[in-house]
Amino acid sequence: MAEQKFWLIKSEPFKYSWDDLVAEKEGTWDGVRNHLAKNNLKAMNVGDECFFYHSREGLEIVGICTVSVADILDPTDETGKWAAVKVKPKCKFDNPVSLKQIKAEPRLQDCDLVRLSRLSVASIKPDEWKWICEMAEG
DNA sequence: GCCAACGTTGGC
DNA sequence: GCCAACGTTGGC
Repeated sequence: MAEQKFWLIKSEPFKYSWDDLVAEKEGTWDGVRNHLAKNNLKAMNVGDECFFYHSREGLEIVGICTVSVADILDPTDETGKWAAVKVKPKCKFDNPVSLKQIKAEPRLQDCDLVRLSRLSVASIKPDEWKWICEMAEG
């Protein structure tokens, strides 16, 4: 088993929300059309944990999901060039962590979510993961 | 709805 | 291979 890594995946809630994922039990996280995001996707392993972030609406991390299937082909992509993963919901945050809170936290100024706001799959350092989890617990 | 940031495309 | 134009994303 490879070392566990941490990620943040973004989804627009009106397109595919946390509740949709919970309802389905397992969701395919596809539609990535960005090379850096694709590289991150391909670096995911089964068992890695991901923050689930609502973009455009909500603007907060709403919960944690676990990678259940790694490195599959994006079913929405005809060219076969793009990657996807499957994820399962793990837990929902009691207190969702908003982008505002993250930007207000000096230790998180350096994270991919702040620096590369348009990246839909960002990697999270273990420290950053821990801090955000602490914020979610209130 | 606006605008900034970024990626992609296409002309040269 | 460079760079301007354009499209898309996402925060505000």
